[in-house]
Amino acid sequence: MERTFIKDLPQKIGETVQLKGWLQTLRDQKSMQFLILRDNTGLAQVAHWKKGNPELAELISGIGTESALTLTGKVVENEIVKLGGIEIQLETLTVENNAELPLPFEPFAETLPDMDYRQDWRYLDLRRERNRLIFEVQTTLEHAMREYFVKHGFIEMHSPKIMGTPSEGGAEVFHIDYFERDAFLAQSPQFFKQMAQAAGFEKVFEIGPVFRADPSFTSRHMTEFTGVDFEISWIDSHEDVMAFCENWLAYAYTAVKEKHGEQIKETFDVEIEVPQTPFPRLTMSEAYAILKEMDYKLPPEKKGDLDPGAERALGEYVKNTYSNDFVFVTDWPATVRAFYHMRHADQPLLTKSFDLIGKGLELTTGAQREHRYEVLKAQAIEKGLGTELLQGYFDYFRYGCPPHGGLGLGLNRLLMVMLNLPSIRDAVYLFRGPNRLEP
RNA sequence: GGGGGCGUGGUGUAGCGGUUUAACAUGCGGCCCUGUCAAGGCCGAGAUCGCGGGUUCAAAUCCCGUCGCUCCCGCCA
Repeated sequence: MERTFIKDLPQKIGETVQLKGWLQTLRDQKSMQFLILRDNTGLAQVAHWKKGNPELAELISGIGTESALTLTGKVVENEIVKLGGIEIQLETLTVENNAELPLPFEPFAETLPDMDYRQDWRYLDLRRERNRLIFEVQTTLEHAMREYFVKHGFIEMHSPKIMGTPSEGGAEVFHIDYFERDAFLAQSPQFFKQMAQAAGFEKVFEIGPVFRADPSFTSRHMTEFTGVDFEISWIDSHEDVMAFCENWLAYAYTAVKEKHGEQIKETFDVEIEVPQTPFPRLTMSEAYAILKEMDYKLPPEKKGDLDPGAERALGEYVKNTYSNDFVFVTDWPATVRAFYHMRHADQPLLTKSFDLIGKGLELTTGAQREHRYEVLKAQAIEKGLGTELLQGYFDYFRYGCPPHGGLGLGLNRLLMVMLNLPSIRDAVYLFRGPNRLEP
């Protein structure tokens, strides 16, 4: 018999159907048993008259909530039933996998254990519709992003995550044993996507894992997360990168709104709004002027930079002023940016770079890259980086590398912002942090 | 790496110096119940109050240390 989904039961009145799902609740009474079955499309009541099949009744009495069941029964209309006025008169039942009792926690209880404990039993936590929705949204979001890239002639790349030298020379890389030598986990595909520019690919993107050995204990950091990176050639400035970015995000938001807008509203009480393009742009100096006006005081050591509080303040400002959740902050001082960010020809202390802030959270860093061999090398030296380790990277710029730029975006952070999730642990299938390697 | 908060039955909480043989909810077990539906009723099991030390006549309750979790800052996406 073919499987019927619970949402389709109203079309099956009078028929015998097969349902597959989990036991949400068992109400075991003297003469009747009621099983509430859950599949990914809804809940249905299954009724069993004990005297009609005492053996089956005994079997049912022994199954635990959350067990995986296959059952068959006749679909009947019954006004008394509060669950849609429909019930299944049970005929056969197979316990595919019984759930031991008691459960580590009840996924559908009103009060839930804290996040850390739920991580231990993540698969139970993920049975909640709310959590499945997050990953359905992620699927749509990622698919739309990829679709937009492909429509615009991008090549999708999969760069190595194991590297012989740290990708950006930073300290926060993971070391791993690699046969007789040391290796590192990629902090970003930055150098590889730039190599693709030298290769003449012109437009590339990559969606893949990135690793950061930061001992960060916040609601928005992970040691492994999904990075969405792209890089494009023959640009005139970082403006070209921002322009692509905002249209790309608006496209992705549109796809999510169309497919999940209603359910997101119901579940998270969040109205998905496709952001207005172009996004507001603030230069760093404009941002500082606004912060001053808002009376937000940056710590003195943050000179030329923004701290998370300043990002939240700017997020609030653009929401109030432009009704936009997004804002590009541009033209950051070279002192706080990576050596490979290109600087303005007429203002050598400022980079042609930007951050994208969404609802006050840093989502993206991007820039036009420095593609001139000598300038790039000089900037690395100026930052005090060892040029020997970077020589392989510098070599990308020796034989005809076009001007280019791009960005990296945290997919999980975008999900967080999109759905107003309180923690990045909600926006990732399995969290990886300084103290979390399981499951 | 720095700072704050929290750690009580399986889970979520209450209690915050003596009236606590540690309470409540939920879950679990048993019994009862003309079809329940956030089911209901009765009974029961389950906690040396994270761990170690100290103060005190008396500590879940105060102090110190330690571990764990969590949030903020740093770092970033």
